[in-house]
Amino acid sequence: MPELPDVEVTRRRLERWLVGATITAARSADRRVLRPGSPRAFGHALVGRAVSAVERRGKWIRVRLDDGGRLFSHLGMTGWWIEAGGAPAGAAERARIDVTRRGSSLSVRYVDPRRFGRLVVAARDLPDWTSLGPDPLADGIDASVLASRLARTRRAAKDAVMDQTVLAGVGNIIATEAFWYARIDPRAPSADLSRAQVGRLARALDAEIRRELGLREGRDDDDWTDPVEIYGRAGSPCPRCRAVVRQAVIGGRTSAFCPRCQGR
DNA sequence: CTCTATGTTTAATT
DNA sequence: GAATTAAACATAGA
Repeated sequence: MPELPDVEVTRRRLERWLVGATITAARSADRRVLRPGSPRAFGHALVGRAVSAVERRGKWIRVRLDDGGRLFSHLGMTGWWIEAGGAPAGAAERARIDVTRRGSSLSVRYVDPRRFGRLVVAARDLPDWTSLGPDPLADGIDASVLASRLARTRRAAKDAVMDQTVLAGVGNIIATEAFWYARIDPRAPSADLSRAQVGRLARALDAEIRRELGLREGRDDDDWTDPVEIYGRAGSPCPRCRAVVRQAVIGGRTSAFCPRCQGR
């Protein structure tokens, strides 16, 4: 469930469920997801605490507690949060947080089949959080800032854009789509992008993030597969110029691009 | 059976 | 050092 729009929707749900509530139980037996951490430390840090805020930066969520402690949640590839009443645990449930607020109680569950996600309790911010680049929603995507960051490396431009310390929250779908909208070859060395290209890229990234977020707003399901133009469409015609969409592995990630209109 | 996957980290190689 | 590449993680689905 990963890219920024999904994480933002998840943040809003957690905020609705948790802020102002007091944690009555917190359990996880999953040492893979609690990394670093332990079942004992997880419960100890959370039980009895009230939740003061649920924040997001890039793909990370930070739950703030009334004693200054924090719970960090990264959804990895297949993580999501649900409110499950008192239902029994499903097969992929990795953690459970029960809360009470003004006499009513909720049971919030972290579900993650592949367990690439993480839950970390800490008294201070994690390096993973503090090292994140600008957040596209909170900070906006400043083309000048992005240009200066992209100018520092000759890695493929798409790889650089997906670097969470360059810009926080952009994943493979958003990056693939944005390079197509901006008509830029995702394999081009990052430092070779012109100022005009970075400007188009910044606008395309912003538009794609807001488009996907908009599709999820006004909906309250867990369907997060949105219509895309070329992601996963190698071999079919480019929706813009009808050339056959190609595929390449960039920074270890499968990427689709149009060889005709994503030139130079 | 094989191949792929919205993410990140780590080891190996150049 | 930097940069690139492959493998690894764990599971489900086509």
